[in-house]
Amino acid sequence: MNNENALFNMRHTASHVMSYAIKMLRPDVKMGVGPATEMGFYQDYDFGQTPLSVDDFKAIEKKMRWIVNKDFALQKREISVAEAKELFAGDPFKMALIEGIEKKGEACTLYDFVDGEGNARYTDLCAGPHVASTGQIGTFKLMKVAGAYWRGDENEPMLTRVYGGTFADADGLAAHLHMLEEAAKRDHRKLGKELDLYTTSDLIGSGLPLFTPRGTVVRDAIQDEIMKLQYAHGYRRVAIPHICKKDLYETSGHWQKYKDDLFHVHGKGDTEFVMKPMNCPHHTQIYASQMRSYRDLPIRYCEVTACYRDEQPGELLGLSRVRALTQDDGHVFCRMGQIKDEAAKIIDIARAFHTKTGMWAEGNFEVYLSVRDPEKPEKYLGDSANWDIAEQLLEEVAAEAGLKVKREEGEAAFYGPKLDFQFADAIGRKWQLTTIQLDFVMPDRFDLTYINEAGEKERPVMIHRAIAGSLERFMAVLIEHYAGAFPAWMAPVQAVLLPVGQQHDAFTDDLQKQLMTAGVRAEIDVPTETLGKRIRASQKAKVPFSIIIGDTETGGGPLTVRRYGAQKDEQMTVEELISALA
RNA sequence: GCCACCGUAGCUCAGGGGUAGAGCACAUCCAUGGUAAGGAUGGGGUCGUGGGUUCAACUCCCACCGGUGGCUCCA
Repeated sequence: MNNENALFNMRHTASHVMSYAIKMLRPDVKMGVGPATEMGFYQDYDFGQTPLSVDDFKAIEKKMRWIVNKDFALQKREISVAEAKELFAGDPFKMALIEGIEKKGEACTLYDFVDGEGNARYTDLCAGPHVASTGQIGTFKLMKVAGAYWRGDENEPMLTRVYGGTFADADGLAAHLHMLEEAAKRDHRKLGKELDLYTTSDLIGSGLPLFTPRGTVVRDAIQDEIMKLQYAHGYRRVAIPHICKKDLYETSGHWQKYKDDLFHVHGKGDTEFVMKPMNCPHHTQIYASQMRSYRDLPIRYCEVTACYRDEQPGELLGLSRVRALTQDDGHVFCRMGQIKDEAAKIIDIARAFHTKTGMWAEGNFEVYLSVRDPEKPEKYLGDSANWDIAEQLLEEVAAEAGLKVKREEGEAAFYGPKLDFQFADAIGRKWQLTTIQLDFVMPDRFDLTYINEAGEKERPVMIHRAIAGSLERFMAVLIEHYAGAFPAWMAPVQAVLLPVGQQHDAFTDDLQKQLMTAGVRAEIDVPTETLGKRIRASQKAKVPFSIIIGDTETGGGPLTVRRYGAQKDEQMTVEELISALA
């Protein structure tokens, strides 16, 4: 048995130890399932009328330690389905599991916790495997309770899921708790407040973040970078209103499926409007406003614009899941033969952008090619031959860009294949940021055409693409990636000027003007507090450069500069400082 | 939406059936200071909202609003 299996068994056994402990404290509890997880284990329970809370953990852990110290042996035995049904008659979830075993025609296995005298103290239905005795489960800790549906189905009853962690020893537990603490320190919701990047208001509503001046600098820096790269690749900016008639989505085919997730708007008349949840249908209407020639293609539109989706409150999360999200959206209308070039351009933009933001250089991303499910070709709309070509082209273009791609069969949207880039944040959560999606359907729905070389109408292919995804979510990822200490080019404040005393104010004002003229975001922290306190404040605000101005500097010496997090100062001229910030 | 927990000053939090506290932040004054918290004084809260129980509710109960964690792992 290898280490991984041993660990798995240890965790699985721990879930049974917890169940025995909970059974002692709450004899009426009904049991759901309880597997091992990456960090430990969980077990689902039905506590009936008296719910369990984290306040009960102490008592449960105490019982668990008693069970561990008794070092009960785990003994496996096999019984018939009939015997099992009799034994677990009072527990509807166990009965459901036993019926499942019966259908598969297998025998039931039990595990007994056996004491020194050979008596079974606790018995549970379980396929195993387990460690030999309860003394071997290592260091454990109950972590949290959560709701979970029986069999993961929201139509089934809600059970209480108790999570625990198991570790080889106390050091392992301490390391895990430390990791959680570190992740919590980087949480963008905490840093967003501490660094004054965004806020929310009960009067405005949940999932509707407000960006402060500091946060807006970061947003604009991201947006400007994307726009600069896109412009160089032939994209042109468009602007559209944020509401439209529902007719647009009836034509696109989104209405039936998404109307409950939209914000509906009513004006004076009977016309029904909605807040736009996406931009592609709008962009098709710009394309459709003129007769297009094959010579005009590809046509590339882009914009950074807000979309509105009525997410369920429980789905909202800081900046990561919001109800008003700002997309860096873009659409390309092109011919089949141009797909490869266009996809290559988008990959170029994504590579340049994510290299600059530091996400790409870290190499912490994966690329997925979502293609049709070969078993169910009827699920997909559009010409099958075009699908074959497009899937092939995307695969080629990714390979030529040097990307390692994971092929995901059956993950394509019904309207076309796609290439997704997933980046991992500080605590390992994966976020899809860049996406390239081909669409054979929407051009059809909106009857988009161009005139080909022979003077005939032809249907363009549409490419939907985003580089950062949504600015909100991307900011959340960046805040956590940098733990709030942004690189200078996107830092809300790039330099804080700290005059030692009031006699240095005039020099400091001049320096600020000089820096601001050079495009540096420089602020002055006036000497109403001690220098030590002001340095502390600038470091806590994670400002890239703190510049100390005293007699030495006003007397003609170089600037004294402390970089964020540095222990020592550097000497640099104004010009050197400006170029360090460029 | 569902389950659990939480909601007290701008922020982080303590408290508890008899109408409230700390630290930070803020303001004023003193200190004019050279590298991660100088000192003193002061302002600031219908204890999320609405209802109920009670002589009395910020505290207990209910509903609502908001926040956090979870709702993929199959005996």
